[in-house]
Amino acid sequence: MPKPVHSSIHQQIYDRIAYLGTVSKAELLDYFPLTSSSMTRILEELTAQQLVIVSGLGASTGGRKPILFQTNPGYGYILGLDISRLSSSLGLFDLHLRPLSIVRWDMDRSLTPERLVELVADHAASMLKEHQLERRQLLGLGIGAVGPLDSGKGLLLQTEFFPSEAWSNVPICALLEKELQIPVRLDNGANTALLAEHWALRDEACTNMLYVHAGMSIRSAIMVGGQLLRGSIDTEGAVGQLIIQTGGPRLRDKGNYGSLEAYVSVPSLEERVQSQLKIGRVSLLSEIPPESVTFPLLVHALEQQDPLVRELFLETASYLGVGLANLINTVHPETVILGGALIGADPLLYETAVQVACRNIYRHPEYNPVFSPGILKDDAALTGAALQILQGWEK
Amino acid sequence: MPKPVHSSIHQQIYDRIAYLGTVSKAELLDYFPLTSSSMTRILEELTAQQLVIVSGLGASTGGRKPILFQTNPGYGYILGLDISRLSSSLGLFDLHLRPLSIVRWDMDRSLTPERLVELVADHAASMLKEHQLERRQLLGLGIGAVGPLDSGKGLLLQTEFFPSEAWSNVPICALLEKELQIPVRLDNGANTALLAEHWALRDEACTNMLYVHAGMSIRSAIMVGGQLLRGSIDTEGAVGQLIIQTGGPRLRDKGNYGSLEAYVSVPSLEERVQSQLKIGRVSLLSEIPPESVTFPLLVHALEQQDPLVRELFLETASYLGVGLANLINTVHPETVILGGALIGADPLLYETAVQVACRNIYRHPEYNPVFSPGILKDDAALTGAALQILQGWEK
DNA sequence: GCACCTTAATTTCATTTTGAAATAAAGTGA
DNA sequence: TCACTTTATTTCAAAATGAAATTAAGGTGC
Repeated sequence: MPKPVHSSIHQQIYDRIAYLGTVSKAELLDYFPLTSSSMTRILEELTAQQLVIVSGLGASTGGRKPILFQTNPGYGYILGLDISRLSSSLGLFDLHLRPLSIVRWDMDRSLTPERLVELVADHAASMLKEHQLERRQLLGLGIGAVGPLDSGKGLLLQTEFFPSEAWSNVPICALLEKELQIPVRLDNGANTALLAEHWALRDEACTNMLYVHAGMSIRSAIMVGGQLLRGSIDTEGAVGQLIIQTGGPRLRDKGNYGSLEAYVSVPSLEERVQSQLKIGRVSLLSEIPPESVTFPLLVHALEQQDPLVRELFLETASYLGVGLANLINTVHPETVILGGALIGADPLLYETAVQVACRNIYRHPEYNPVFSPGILKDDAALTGAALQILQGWEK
Repeated sequence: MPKPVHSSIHQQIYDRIAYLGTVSKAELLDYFPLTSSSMTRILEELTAQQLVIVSGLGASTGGRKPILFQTNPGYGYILGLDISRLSSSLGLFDLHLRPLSIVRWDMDRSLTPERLVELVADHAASMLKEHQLERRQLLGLGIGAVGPLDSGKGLLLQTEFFPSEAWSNVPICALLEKELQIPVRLDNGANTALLAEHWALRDEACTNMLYVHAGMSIRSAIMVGGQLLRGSIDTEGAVGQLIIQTGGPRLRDKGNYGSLEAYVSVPSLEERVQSQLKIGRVSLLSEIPPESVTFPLLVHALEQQDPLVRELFLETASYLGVGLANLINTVHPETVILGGALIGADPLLYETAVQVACRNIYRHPEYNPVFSPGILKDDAALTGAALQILQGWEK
């Protein structure tokens, strides 16, 4: 029994309107134990503050037309920051979470945290200028970053992707708060992506979701009962350590034996293709020195219908399906969002992963999860980063 | 974003007092956004209703001694019912969840649901009589049952353990409500056991828990953020379908290939011992026809230090450790409760499972889960069954 | 066009709930 | 004893709430 968190009824109603998009007073009453007189008063207050605006009249269902409310998209603005390995991006969003501007840049190995903060500040400043907004209209900055990290303390822990002293235990929230003078929140990119996809889905019935992104590594996030599953540590990367083949190989002599990432990740795929080439398997890539065979070449070979590459891509997708089945059998989500370069290269890969997953799901007459590649695709993590602020800011 | 559930502040405060056991007004104020004047009023009301009683004065920490409150254990009584395969039990509890009486009986294959209801009613009546309680003092009956089931609808779905028409889609809640005229709630036994262990632990810091019971089958339950993880279906049995050996064997030609239950369950262990005996492995059991080798004999052989049996028991424990690691890497619980006949037969089994699990946990400097065999042991599911009522009943 | 039904929104007002601040109670420690 | 701490209670004005009546604005059938 954790300490309960209390947010004011105004806050809750605002959040509900934001989630529903456009909603009538009567509809809102379904969600709160209030009388219509109280709801009238609260909506008057929210409207007076300009937090909420009237957006017109809805269709009649046999009586008076309902007045429709929505949150005021221009009440304030939010920055979203997606920190990834190869590239990062910053987006400026209104309160309907529509992007006004998005800028991406490569993550150079020589980039220091201080330089990143400057970069963000510069981009933020020009975005504000572009849209003729003032700094005080910014409500906050949300970050979705590659782990490991400590979202509570706002720290990026030492990461294998920026393997330097400079990137060890970076208090990224504090740095950006100091620079921008606005609240900053941090979470891992898988969580923010899931959050955003859930938001974009706008499906009341979907409160349990699974998000899996298979690329350089496997990242995943889980939503249970409408809340992100947060164990006692940040969990984004742990999914790669799930064992799907007891006693199997490990990836680059690290991690668990027979782990998911040893079968489903870009480096693993590269390694497996290379070793097949070394033992003389025929392929379009046979001309190339095995050690030069990298992922972009593999994608190209796949497009050329190379049988060896195709076989190993499909094998990867199958193993991903096994991992998915395990996660699904643990949390039983209504919706599973699947993305990443490893299965994005060809529709068949996505289908294979889904098929294998489905084949191994615990049979239950009333259980039929929906698989989807997501709505927001590459902008999911960025949008979700901003969403953290929308949901957390004190209204 | 699920529909929020609203419970009155009185209810919440009662539940908090119940969980904390003994608590001062000042301490309670930490948990609720109330002023002390409001707390005074609410506690007065709860005390006037006899729901809460004053239990004395606490120690001074430099000032006035706090008045300590606790819930009134005699305000009402609760029945807990644990429906399992081999035996079931009924317990009568006070509101401190102390058992006044517990009765167990074997689950005969010929038992019908109707007969079970009668049995429960009879036992309940004699328990009430024994403690000179009246029927109206009963607040409800909570059930923890073997799955699959539908806790929302109060149904026991068709189960492999009672494989008859009579046990298909039994509306157990409705039947017992009609018979006993009190509210009845249903959940799977793993969930109720976890709930009870969490309650018994009384550790504020432990809001993420994993419960795994390895016996005839594997059952598990997960708590996240202080709430039971409930996917879109009841999940107790699905853990057995987790794949730990892609392409591995299945159990009795059913379920997933390489599933956890194919490696970690009584039938699987029996099968593996039998097949080793058939190929001539030496063992104390070599005298016995392989097909007659059943679990009780195995436990006996283990106690006799039989090498073959010992080896296969340990192998089973290792595989369990792999399954545990997968679950732990998914939810990162602070506490892992481990039980069941498969690892209860010898302390070494428990230790092996824990060791293998620990070896495969995602490394994180701040993560160190605690493993425990639980506090309540065999009474966990029963106690948790009653706990459902304690937490759910309208105060 | 007009009665009549439905749904939605507002108003009114007595009641309940709440928070802020002052006060009292009961202890510790020097 | 006195100063200080922690806990508990009281008081009262302000805020929030619910119930019920009322108003608004649309449908539908004749």
